[in-house]
Amino acid sequence: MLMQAASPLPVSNKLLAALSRPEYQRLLASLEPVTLAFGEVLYEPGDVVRYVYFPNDSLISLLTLVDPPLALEVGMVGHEGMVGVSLALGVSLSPVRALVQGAGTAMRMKAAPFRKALRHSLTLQRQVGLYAHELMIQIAQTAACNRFHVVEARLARWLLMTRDRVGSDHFHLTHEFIGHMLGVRRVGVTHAAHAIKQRGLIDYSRGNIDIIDGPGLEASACSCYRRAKDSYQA
Amino acid sequence: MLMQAASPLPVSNKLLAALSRPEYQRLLASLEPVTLAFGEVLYEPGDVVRYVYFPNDSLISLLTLVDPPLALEVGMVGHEGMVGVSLALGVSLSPVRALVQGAGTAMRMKAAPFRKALRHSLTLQRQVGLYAHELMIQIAQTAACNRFHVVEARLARWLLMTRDRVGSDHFHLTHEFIGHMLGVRRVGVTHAAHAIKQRGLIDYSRGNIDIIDGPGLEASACSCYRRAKDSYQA
DNA sequence: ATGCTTCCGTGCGATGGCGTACAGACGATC
DNA sequence: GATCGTCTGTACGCCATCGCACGGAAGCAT
Repeated sequence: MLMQAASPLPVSNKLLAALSRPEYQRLLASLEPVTLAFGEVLYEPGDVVRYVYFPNDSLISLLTLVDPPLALEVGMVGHEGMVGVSLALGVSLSPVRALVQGAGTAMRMKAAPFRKALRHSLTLQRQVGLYAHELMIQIAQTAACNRFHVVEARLARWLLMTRDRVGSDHFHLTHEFIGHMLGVRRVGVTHAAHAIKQRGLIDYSRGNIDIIDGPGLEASACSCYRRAKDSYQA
Repeated sequence: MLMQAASPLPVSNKLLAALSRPEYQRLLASLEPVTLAFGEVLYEPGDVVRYVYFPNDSLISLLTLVDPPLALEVGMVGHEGMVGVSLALGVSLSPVRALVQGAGTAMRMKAAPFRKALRHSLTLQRQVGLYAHELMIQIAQTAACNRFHVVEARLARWLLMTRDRVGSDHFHLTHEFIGHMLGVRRVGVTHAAHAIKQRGLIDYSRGNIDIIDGPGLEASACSCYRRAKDSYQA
């Protein structure tokens, strides 16, 4: 497992990884590695989608805005997906806010070459289509989850989804931030988190979150997590 | 505005209507008119999508199932769209239950010819892509709406959306049914509906619903309605 | 007319989450 | 090592919705 010469940037994005060698080579010319900082907004609703992003180890939240200050996370994109699917569906304006929730790297590509690439690579077309479908399911699932499940279960689910995408049991996020994602008050998160902490499933302090007992946390999460995970891994 | 000889079935589906004459002619061979009865289930989650449907005056609800008895409407499809977008994205299994909420007619097409048609008609490809995007927004909006708005506002929104799709101020739906769509108890619907009725915005009895004061109802609905409508009409 | 079924109205206690407000606790900074 | 800003804990009253349960009313059928 020793990498002799580390590649300049490890491209672990699954959509890109699914491409054949020559297809990938052709794309490479228009792909540009970028590092994304926490809190960065890739686009706001209504913005022209100038770039699409293929996250490697970064994590991006997709938020719908409601009565504008209010927002709700409807999707989470890690290395299994991409940001900017709208483009592939023929729309050049973003319907959501795309917010960097986990700092890291991604490959990005301007809109025009992306569209062109789509026309020329059936594999890419197929992958993006599948991912768009995936995302749709995720959004629908979120809708139902928000309607039926209590904060504690939703929080557990959310933490697990985050873990799966950043690939680590440790990450930095405050209750305040999580509250915005889940569409609940900070205090609501504090309560739920506290309860989960008591049971020894997680630990945290000043934004540093550790998942101690993954399986236990899964048990606390709503069924939505397993459903989402199954398709996530497929 | 006198139709001399009524066409055998008025095809008012917008996706089909957007096709050029020759494109439409080519499709016609595989298109089959069907009438859909209230309560009919076109598919359950996990079912193979055998047909896609292009509603004319029928209305179909898309539901996500949660802890299986529980369901929640995430999308509503009328003559502005189609049922079975998944196919266009390369997935042959339905992620949702598709339930006929308003009886009427639709054109349907088997999966295989639909896929073939997609490959051959850029216009169809484009239209379906746009609609998939539309649907995604609708689902996201629903998610946020369910999270932030009270039943009364959601009910108002839902009635208006139904009206827009059936193209009439009158339709037949019980509180019980609406409750299932909105993910609330029947009693919750009764309360909200009663309040709206008191204000003279709607009337109803034994499932027969009339919208009396459309604009007034819009004022009672959450902002989600206007947002959805704007894109619906585009 | 009588009865049955479907649909709607109402009541009541329980509860999860909201808004707000304030206090403690940990880290960084100087 | 005192200060300040950020993050987390706790408290209190309020309200929307829940679950359950039962009464009434409108239509359908015999």
